[in-house]
Amino acid sequence: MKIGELAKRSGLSAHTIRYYERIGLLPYADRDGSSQRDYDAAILTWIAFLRRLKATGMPIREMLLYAELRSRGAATEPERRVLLEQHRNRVGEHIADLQANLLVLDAKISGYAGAEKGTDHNDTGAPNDGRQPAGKRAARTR
Amino acid sequence: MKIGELAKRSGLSAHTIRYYERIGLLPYADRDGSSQRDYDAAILTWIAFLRRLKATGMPIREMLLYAELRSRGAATEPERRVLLEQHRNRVGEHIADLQANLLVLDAKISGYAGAEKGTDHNDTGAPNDGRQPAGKRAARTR
DNA sequence: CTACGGGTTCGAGTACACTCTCAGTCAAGC
DNA sequence: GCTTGACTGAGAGTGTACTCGAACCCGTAG
Repeated sequence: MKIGELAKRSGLSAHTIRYYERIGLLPYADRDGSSQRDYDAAILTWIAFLRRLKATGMPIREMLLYAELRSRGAATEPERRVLLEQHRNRVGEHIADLQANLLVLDAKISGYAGAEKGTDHNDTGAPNDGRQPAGKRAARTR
Repeated sequence: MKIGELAKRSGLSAHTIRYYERIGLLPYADRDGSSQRDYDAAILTWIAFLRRLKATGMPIREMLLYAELRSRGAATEPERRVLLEQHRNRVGEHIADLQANLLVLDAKISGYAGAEKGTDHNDTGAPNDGRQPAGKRAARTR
């Protein structure tokens, strides 16, 4: 399979695949006669796993570490397990955090809720926090 | 309250506070005699809210939009509610996503689980996906 | 033969959200 | 009077993860 095909099947762009290979996240791919990358379908499993790590917020640095351990064979499995466990715990905390914030957001939305036309009957966190007009807006968010 | 104090109390750095003011996320602060920012404690509520939006992954662009609506008064409440609801839904999806990925991670960790010394008895998703040595590492992750 | 639709490398550019440096001002304390 | 520490605005720099452009090569269909 060539890079375009892999791009389609993996959901990464060809650009990104080359980039991942460059930094070592993907193994250096075999090249065919005209030095074009030729992939085995097995790589899809690894990419899918990388995507999962990424989706859960693992920085590339850590993925690289994992990839390197993996390339060093079965002896590194305990280390890999530790890495994944730490990551899992961080993700768990992050989820808890999001859920807590979501609750507050929901409370605030409820504050706006009945107010189809600005009734603004508030009690606790009130949608209208902070106040004070925002004053001069300063252009450049960059 | 001066900027240093606000920084301590809000958890933002003074740099970040000035930056937020520059881009319009924080209202233009009143200056004292020597043109130093002088804050009212009320701003803390707004900052706390911003931090919540940020913690849930809202881009600054959208926070700016919200801030602008808020500065335009009660008439924009329906719009603000819509904005928050959309955001809440995105966050909900994101959480669901994370949880799904977490399950897969856990499954993979279980694969490593018994293997305190590389027993590697696998069945389904197997921790050892993909295989193939990672080949030449190419330095620059930048 | 020539256009085309891929592929190749390398380096530069982008987006986001800060974060820091610089050169200078200012009030309070010794 | 002078040091100290906090403040000022403007702009440059940082880290992360891509994303794109330029210039080129290569095999096949018309």
